[in-house]
Amino acid sequence: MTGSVWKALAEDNRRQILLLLREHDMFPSELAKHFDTTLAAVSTNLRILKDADLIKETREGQKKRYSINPKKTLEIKEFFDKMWGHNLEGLKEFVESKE
Amino acid sequence: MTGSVWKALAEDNRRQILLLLREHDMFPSELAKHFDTTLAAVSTNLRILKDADLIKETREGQKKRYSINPKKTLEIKEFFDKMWGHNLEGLKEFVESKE
DNA sequence: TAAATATTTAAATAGTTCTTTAATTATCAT
DNA sequence: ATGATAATTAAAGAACTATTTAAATATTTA
Repeated sequence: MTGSVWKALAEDNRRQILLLLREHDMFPSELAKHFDTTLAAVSTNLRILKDADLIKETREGQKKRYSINPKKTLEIKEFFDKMWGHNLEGLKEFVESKE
Repeated sequence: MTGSVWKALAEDNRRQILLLLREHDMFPSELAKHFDTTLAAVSTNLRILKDADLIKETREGQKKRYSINPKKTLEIKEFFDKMWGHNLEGLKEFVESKE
């Protein structure tokens, strides 16, 4: 059931969906306006993101509201840490530039 | 020429190669021992990682030494920041625990 | 219950990716 | 140059992905 986070992130439109949902929750029909594809294609991508636990859905009347799932970032974060977490100079710099 | 970093990271064996190379540089034949595939398959994955600028190669006699490219992490880092960079608490904590 | 709206799922297809074996290129040592 | 070693590339096929149109499901409203 739980799909690969990495495969989910590997596609441009899906990463774009995530960035859009980070701005604010949206319905599929609303999201579809931002893309040059069909609603059906967006719906499929939403399913893939949901299977990877990157987003959540909640029914709201006849609509379905999609939102970022703030939890399940773990797998990608873990790889990121293992891979590049050591390079503390740059990371520390980045963190501090935000403070 | 430059392939997608995300597609490159989307495959298990390739992420494994990156983690192995992070330990220390390796030759293709050496890497292949860690996998249940052919040398040709490893070689293809190395090309994909190189096209994504995630690794570097340097010839060393008849062999080719592969190593992590510490630079080009930018694209994935940028997305990571945009998407989850807000959660600075955890990131900062991690950085400081290493100091 | 029937019509309207919102979204998902199915079927089909085109395109991409991964893996394998076999052939090829490159370097080194004699 | 020849033979040996190291690695890449080519060709072929299987497996997977993404997109589309059309049909199906779920919910609301009349």
